[in-house]
Amino acid sequence: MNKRLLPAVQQSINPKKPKHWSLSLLDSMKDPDSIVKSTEKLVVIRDKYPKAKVHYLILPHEEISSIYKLNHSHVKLIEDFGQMYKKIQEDEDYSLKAGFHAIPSMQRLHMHIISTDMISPCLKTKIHWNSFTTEFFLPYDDVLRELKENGSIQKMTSESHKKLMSTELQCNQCSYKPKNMPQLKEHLRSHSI
DNA sequence: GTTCTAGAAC
DNA sequence: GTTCTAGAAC
Repeated sequence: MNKRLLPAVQQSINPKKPKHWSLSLLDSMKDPDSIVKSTEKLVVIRDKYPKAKVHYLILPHEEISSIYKLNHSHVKLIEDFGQMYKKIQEDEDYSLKAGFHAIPSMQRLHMHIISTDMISPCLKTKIHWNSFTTEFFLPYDDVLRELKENGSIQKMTSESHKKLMSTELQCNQCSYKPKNMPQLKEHLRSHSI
């Protein structure tokens, strides 16, 4: 069996299959199974690989690829993100935080709404952890403030990115410093009892 | 972003 | 020998 033939076969069966993984949020935005809430300007979807008990994404219908494409004209849109975040929190029992990844992997601007327990089988790597628990995670309020003050978001350097991703593991709820990911995940369970 | 897996770490 | 991490993916 020639495995090189398989992608072509899959493509012909499903022509709408995205060309690249980084575009897959665009499909999720249209998938009724993923959509939690939808308004004229925004869509809320469940993250396909949640990193906590609650993990949603808020995205605009407008074709904005990332926070680095934002300008002063988008202040109202980002304020709408905040209103939606507020509504979601009102409906949830878990305490949620909202923010953007400094260097996102997926196209289409998206804000993470994630509970602080960080208990999920999809949370596997140090990069996952540091993406939500270090300064790589840009809190909603900070992004809105920067956009209002500067009319744009300052790009994080790749040096800062590298440094933050290699930050030693540190519990987000206490001073515990686990040796590895399995130890961290075991520890997190003790906070949720 | 995930999956897979070689080889480092234990 | 097993667990765990980190880099390639054509």
